[in-house]
Amino acid sequence: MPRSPVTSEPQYLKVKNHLREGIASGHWVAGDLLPSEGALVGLFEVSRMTVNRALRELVQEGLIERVQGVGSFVAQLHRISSTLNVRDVHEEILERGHQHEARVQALTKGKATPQQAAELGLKRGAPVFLSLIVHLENGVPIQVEERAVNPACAPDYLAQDFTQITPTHYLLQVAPLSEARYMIEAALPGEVEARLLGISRRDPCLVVKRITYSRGVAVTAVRLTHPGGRYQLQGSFSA
Amino acid sequence: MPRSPVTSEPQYLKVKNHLREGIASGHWVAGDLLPSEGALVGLFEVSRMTVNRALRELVQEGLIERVQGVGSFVAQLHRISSTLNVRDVHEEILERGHQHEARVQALTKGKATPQQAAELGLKRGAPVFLSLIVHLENGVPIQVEERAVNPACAPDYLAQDFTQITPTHYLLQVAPLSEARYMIEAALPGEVEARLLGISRRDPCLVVKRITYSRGVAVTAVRLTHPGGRYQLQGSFSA
DNA sequence: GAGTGGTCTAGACCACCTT
DNA sequence: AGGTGGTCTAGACCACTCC
Repeated sequence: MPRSPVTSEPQYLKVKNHLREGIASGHWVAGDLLPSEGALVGLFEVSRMTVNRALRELVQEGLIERVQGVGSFVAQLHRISSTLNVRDVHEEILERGHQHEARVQALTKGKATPQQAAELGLKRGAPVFLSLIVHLENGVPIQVEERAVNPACAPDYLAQDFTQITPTHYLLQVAPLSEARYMIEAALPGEVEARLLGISRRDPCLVVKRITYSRGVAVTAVRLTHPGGRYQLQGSFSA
Repeated sequence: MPRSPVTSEPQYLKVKNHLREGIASGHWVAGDLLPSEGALVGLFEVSRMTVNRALRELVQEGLIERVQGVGSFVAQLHRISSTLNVRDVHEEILERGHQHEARVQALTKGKATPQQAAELGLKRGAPVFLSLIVHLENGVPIQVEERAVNPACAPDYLAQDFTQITPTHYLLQVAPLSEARYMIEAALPGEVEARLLGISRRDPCLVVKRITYSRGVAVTAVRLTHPGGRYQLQGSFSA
């Protein structure tokens, strides 16, 4: 049988939306058994591959779970999981239509502290590149970036002009990102951070720590300190 | 032609991994044109649908971008985007193998403040249900949960025993989650939060604000205050 | 017109779970 | 054995972009 015209909504989306609406409306609730692929094939008069694609995508979106030999079920929605973007400050500020300025406070070679060594998988005291940069949005400091870089991954790090390109951007060019771990916490700023941000040491800060890897090797460990009053992480989730 | 045995790795994964490795190793860098579907069909001797699935999943994972009529390209990896789970405290604590206790400090009907009204899409002064609960992990307070609930969505909210079931859990049962917005910031605790957490008003806190929707209607707005030293959000990303 | 991706079919074999 | 999902094929038509 020839398929229906393509000008309209794709068939797999019709199947997806049918299930999505049924779940959003409470027609099926968490744990319920959904119609089988075969049943949906009959209902929508499409091929099994089409139904299968719809269901696979719903799994990917976390809305349903499937068990081979058993069936498809509405997923437990107890977690609100959402994509959080930890972006390059430069892009983020430009996107808000504001001016970005970076002040390089330090850019040197140093010896890895025990913590830096552990984070980067180096030996204690091994050489590391260190940078300390303040990022300003329309002239107001919003982020202190303290970074340790594995010299093996970016030998020319110290020769870059980080008023023109952010370390994040540069490192992504040099070492393709394969993995990242991050941690978000609230903390008081150290003396240095407070001075660079122009805030009191009693003002709370949002601190993001991040270690990024390329081809299984730790490239850089960074600590981003933001004044609590001037920076928020935001996100949304939609089923 | 019959396809090769299924016992081994699926064919679409072979294609995916081939491209993934090429990108991770720097063989292709951001912006590069990847082989066309047809070329990959020839290279792996599989059908086009199989290659297509591999490529679609790589798009979904943010590793590549595709343009109809033009080709497939390595995506710009400037953002580190990751799934951040904002979980039910109860589950989270149990998963760590610890004891969870909830102390209900208040559970009442009140009038919406202007902010609550705006968040829940109600009129100022409209009735709302309010709850104030402290969550403890092994006896140590780690979260103050201040919540406003739209009575239309959960008429029996005030009759629940929130020492036995968390509001998050209860509300998800009553009103299927369809959307959520959240915001994460660092702030100092108010007098109430500091007292309930047993910390000083000068100790920084990680504050998560979240509004959740069901079928397009705002169900609840919550403010979760965590002592900075005792709570972190964590995540990881992998290409 | 040639090449690309977007979607779809009508079958197929397999692995898995339940009975 | 019968139903379920997991994967795969060898075609097909379409929309889009580039030359």
